[in-house]
Amino acid sequence: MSLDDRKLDVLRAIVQDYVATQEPVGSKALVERHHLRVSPATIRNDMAVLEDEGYIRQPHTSAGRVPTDRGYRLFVDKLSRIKPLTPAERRAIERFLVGAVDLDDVVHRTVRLLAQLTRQVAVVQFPSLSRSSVRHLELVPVSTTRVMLVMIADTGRVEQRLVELPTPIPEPDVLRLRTAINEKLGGQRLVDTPPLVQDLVEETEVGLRAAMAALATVLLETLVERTEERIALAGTANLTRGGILDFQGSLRPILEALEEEVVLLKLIGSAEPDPTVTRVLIGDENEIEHLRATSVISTGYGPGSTVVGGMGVLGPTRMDYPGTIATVSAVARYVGEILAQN
Amino acid sequence: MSLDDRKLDVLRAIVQDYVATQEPVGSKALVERHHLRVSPATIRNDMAVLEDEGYIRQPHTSAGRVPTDRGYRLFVDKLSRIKPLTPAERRAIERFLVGAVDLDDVVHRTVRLLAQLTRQVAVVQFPSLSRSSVRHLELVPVSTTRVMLVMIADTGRVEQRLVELPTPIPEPDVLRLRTAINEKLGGQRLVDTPPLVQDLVEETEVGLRAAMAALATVLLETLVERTEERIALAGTANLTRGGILDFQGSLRPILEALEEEVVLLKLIGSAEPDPTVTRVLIGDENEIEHLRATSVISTGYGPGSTVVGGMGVLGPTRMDYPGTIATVSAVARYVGEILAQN
DNA sequence: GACTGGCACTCACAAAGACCGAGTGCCAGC
DNA sequence: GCTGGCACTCGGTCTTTGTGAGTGCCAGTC
Repeated sequence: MSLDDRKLDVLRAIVQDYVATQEPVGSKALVERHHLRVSPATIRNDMAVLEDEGYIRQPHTSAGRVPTDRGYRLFVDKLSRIKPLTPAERRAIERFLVGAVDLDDVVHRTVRLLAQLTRQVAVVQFPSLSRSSVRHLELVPVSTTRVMLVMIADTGRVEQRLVELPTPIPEPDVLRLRTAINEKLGGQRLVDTPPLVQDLVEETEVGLRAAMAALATVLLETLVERTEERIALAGTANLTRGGILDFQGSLRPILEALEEEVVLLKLIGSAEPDPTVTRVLIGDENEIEHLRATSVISTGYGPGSTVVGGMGVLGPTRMDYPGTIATVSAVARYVGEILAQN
Repeated sequence: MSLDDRKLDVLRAIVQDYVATQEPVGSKALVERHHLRVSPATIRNDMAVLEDEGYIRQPHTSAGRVPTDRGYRLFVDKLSRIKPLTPAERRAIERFLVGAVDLDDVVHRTVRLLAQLTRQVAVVQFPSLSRSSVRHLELVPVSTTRVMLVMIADTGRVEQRLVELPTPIPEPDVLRLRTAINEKLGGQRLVDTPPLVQDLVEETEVGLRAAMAALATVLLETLVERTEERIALAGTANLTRGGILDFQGSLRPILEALEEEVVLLKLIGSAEPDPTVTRVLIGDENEIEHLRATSVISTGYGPGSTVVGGMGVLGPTRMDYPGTIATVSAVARYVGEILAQN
């Protein structure tokens, strides 16, 4: 049985009312608040159908209806239009993000901004090393057998590692190594570097090859293995809004999950190459068991059309999807512009 | 009226029982569980006195007694002995902290360890720049008018900033600037650098002085103003243990306070020069209004007898003070040893 | 004077019952 | 296909009652 237009209207109205009031919504209240031009009895029939189809359910007999995860999904996919941001929100975004002094600052400001605007928990992944490219590599001699390797990515992120050299190397040679490395790797995307690093060792003059090999090992670690994705989090206090009614009783598992970086990365960092797409995961669509009572809205961001990281918000399934989606998308776009300006 | 020994015993017993059971403790239960060799009626008299003196109170008539903040304070100061760690705990600490690859890793492991051992919220301040000294300063040319300034502190912490130069500077000159800066500032404690930076500009040859001035500005920001103390946090999920009974109802203000770095720094980072001292703030002794229902146990840490940062835990006033104090002290000591090994 | 046993009293909490009303499903009629 | 009417359900709220842990006080004992 397919749903006719009025039934869809009813579902939309139920979702909107429930999100707004956080209370099961009944047929009478629906006709009153939305100008559906039929009687409550008719709505009741429609509701019965929607319930059969699994879009809504009754917490108990003699209560109103509540959307199911499936209902929210239909709502998000078909029944809602992305809410344009208010001018006030736009201004808030701009005001918040201008004046960031460096990359870390941008990320911290962004995560707070997101939490504040959406009134949910916000998560922002620091620009991932693996998706950015090398701006510069620097070798800083610390002693005759130790060199500090500093890598600067085009996103502004900096990584440093200490390298033990097998034999002492005079400073001029260190400079030559540096030049060789920069010529080979400068401007390359990190994902593409491993074979180049390999070449690098082979092309090095014999006398310095051992040293270059040592550097290469660390380089590979830094560039690839140690992806070490950092994450910023804000707005956990928003979990307590609306009592503990959301989240079926306990905040515990959610707070625990939020402390696991791996979990967060899975949520917002998954491979989505297109930064203009905003993903929505509703309730049990979520793969992390303890977050089955939450919805996640996430997107990628980065300068131009590339993606260097993810960001998103997490909240109860009962959330304002159109508004939140709009906010997340807009913030991601602004941050992308800021990154592009460097 | 001064308290005789038995009254102190009674207070100690009340604190212990209440911490263990989280329920108001009555006179009868008290005589049964502790071998006080008197009758419940006697204990009741003692309790009445303790209540008059403000060490305990009754949630309501016909309920047992609960320690007040003042009662906990007396308990901590006079009535408890620091619990020695169990061998299992010692082993846990060692196992957790060996294998840390760099400074960030040490801090992250530490904060998790603390949260896990104490079952409270743990906070660790990253080694503060202002209390450490300069190991090396590096200038990396990014373009002809932009230089990346990288500072490496002796704690292993790295800070970087992008500097706009007023005029293009050829690379060899950048190297000379670098040398000059390093000679002047290398090995200096950060607190001592500001006057040196001043000298630096004056001693620079005229042609480069404008560039050096630009660098100096950023240097000062980096070294001093932007102390930007980073903080690691873990174990927020522990706030939900024991229901919401602790924290008089709402986690909200606590979660909010925990997101304010400034607040956290005030809590654990305050000026305590002696790393062997562990501070205990109980309930309303706390200066942050929203944390009046919590206790904070904190200490400084650092290599040897210097302090480069603070760490601590935060929990309900109803907490195991002797055990928690012991754990925090021990962890801080171990971390200090690890830092000293570099 | 310090401790104790006894006793009347208080009061939060739990269980049981009564009530209310929003909301439902169904059906006959338009 | 929609509507008004109606009997029914049942969670939530409010009241009542009972229970028991715990208290304060007092007279008596060591």
